[in-house]
Amino acid sequence: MDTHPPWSYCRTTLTRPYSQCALSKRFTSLESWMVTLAEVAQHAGVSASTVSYVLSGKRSISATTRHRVEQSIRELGYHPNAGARALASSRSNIIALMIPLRTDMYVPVMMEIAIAVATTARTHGYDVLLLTGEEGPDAVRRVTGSGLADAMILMDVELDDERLPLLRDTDQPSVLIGLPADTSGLTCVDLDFRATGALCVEHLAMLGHRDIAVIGEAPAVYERHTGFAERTLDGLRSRAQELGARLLHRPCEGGYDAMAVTLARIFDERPGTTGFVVQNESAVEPLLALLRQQGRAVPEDVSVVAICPDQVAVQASVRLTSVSIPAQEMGRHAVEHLVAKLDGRGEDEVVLIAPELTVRTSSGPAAS
Amino acid sequence: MDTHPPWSYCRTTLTRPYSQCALSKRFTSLESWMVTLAEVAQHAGVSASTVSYVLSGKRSISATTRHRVEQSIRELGYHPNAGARALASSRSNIIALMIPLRTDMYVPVMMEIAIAVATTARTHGYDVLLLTGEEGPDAVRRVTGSGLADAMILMDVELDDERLPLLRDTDQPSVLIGLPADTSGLTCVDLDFRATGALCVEHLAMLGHRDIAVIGEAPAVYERHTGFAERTLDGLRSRAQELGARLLHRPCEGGYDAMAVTLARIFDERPGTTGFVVQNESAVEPLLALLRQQGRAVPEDVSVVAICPDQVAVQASVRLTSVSIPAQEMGRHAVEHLVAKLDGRGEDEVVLIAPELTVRTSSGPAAS
DNA sequence: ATAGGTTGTCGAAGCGCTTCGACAGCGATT
DNA sequence: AATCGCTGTCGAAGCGCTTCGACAACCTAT
Repeated sequence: MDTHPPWSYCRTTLTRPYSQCALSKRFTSLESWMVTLAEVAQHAGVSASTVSYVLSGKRSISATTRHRVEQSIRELGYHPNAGARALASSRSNIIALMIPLRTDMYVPVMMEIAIAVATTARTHGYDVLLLTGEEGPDAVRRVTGSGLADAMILMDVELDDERLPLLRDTDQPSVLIGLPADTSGLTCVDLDFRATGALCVEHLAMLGHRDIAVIGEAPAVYERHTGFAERTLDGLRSRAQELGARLLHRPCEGGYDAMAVTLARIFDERPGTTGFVVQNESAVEPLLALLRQQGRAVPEDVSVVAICPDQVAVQASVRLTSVSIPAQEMGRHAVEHLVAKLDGRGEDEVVLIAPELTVRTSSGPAAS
Repeated sequence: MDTHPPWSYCRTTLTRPYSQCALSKRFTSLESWMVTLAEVAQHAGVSASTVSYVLSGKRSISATTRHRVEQSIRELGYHPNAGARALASSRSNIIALMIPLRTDMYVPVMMEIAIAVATTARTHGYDVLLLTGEEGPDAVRRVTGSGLADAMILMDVELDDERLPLLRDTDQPSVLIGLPADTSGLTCVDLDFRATGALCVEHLAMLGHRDIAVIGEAPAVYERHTGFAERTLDGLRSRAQELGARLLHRPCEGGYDAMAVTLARIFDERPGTTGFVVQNESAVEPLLALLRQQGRAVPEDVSVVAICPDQVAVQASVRLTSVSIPAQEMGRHAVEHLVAKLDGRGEDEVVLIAPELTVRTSSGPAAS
């Protein structure tokens, strides 16, 4: 052990009454050495505020000074301390992302959104805090109350979500991915599921299909009043009516066994069914397998349209005609809206992304 | 507009030279009112430090005082300011989680790990910061340098990962999910993929299968030197040799078309193949469909063992015999190790979770 | 009664940063 | 030559919290 008095370790001549012990602590403790603004300032021979202004660009700084400071920052490997910055500026530069706990649906989509949110946030200088739905409304309180995050993004919003009043109350910007019943005072981003439903029916109807079955999400999803499922159904039904097609909607858990039961019931009730719309990813492959097994060829005998990420549509055993879920776009849009709001731009708005149907090889003209 | 002088808005009698304008600002700005420690202290009639000690429990406080303070906290809806706390204590109470950018493998597993990490972290009072691999090693520097997080968890670690030297250098605790080539000075958690491979072969060999085909991950995964793929293969091969089984390993992109090609080649080369080990989730269902299509019954003619999450194994068109990937356990373990380290307990260690094989209906005795 | 040890509370300093007002220095304007 | 406005820089205060040392008040052994 070293017996030098602690102050002999001082690297700087700054007067820091407390920090002499702090300094010596740094060499023995587990904390790695942190370079501070003041040290950069000293190294560059300027004041701390100057360094701060170089960093933030909030005041003009001469080119020479700026370069000197930047040089020092690089040499010392300086990184501003996040806590101090947050305290002084009351901005954490963090966006909270609240994802649902359950993994019963849309896992790849959620992941894609999360990744899009994280990468987009970084390009704007923000980090992302991951919250699970578990805490419920308390998480909203905690985050807004503690200044942990500057803004939040909520996924898997239910029609009458209990977190909404809190969001309306706070002045912290937020974006919902999904569409609640009452959107007043809120910003939402979602696929236009109503138009999606309409588009699917339209595609099948135009191909001459009159009896169309809809394989929906698991019953739990409808019970939970997740808006998108109901809106899709709404779009499907109204367009079907307009076009004179008969629609049969059946929720389905997904998986092979559940799909088998559901499919049997469908053909039982409507033997002439030739068109399928599938909204549940985990029912897609089982459906195709079962149809094949029953000797119904896709797309010769029956047509299938899926609502799913492109990756699923392409990797399936039949390349699926599908409306894709624009996960990346939603994530990116949500972040960009928040950043705009944090910069004082941007208004509350509801953005419904127009669906796009890609025709692949799972749909074709109805046999006549 | 109100014309009262700003100080008439003062809710408290604290002497806060600056805060009079701060106070008036609060009523006009977008920031929602934030309750501070000092206000709680005043409301409870104690000093700020007392409130702090009530919160942290680091000094004994009389029951009466504690209750009074807790009451005030509740009444005022106080939440400690995260930035201030981080600054003063040099602890952010945040754990960084670095997830891979690519979505070419294991998406559900990653999601499950992320959720397990987030919920476990919360039970220990930590929040989770989501980083994507995009930034690469810089993210490590940024996070450790800025004190944004107290610790980090890295997923998708490659055998010779460029982030590792940085982790060894820093004194910030970290856990890898995955196993690099050199684990010295690091803590890692992973499924014992070597044992997993061995277990799969063993199961098939015991059932009498002599010709076993392995449907591996996409070629890119092997090229990237992700440890788990190679370790699995290693386990498969050595156990196969011990038990005198013939092994044929073929990487596979996943999806129906790629699987069809791969399968054709396998039967071409080893027509007598009766056992399959599948490591690529997105190849599972295509494989089953193709086998069915070729008139090979599972498990009567061929047996299939998968390495995948239980959910996939159960939802497949045949209930799959499988070794499950303990995503939750890994996530939970990683967090708990970090928390232990942050509390001054805990050592570097490599934890390999023992694989468990669940027999379902996709495997049975080889036809003789 | 006194010394010694607890226990519970307070005051003050400081964490590293941002930001405001002050002002020196300078060229441009009268 | 005196004045005005810039531009670039600095000093100081404060963000809300933690933590350390100080110290009353009490309790126990002498």
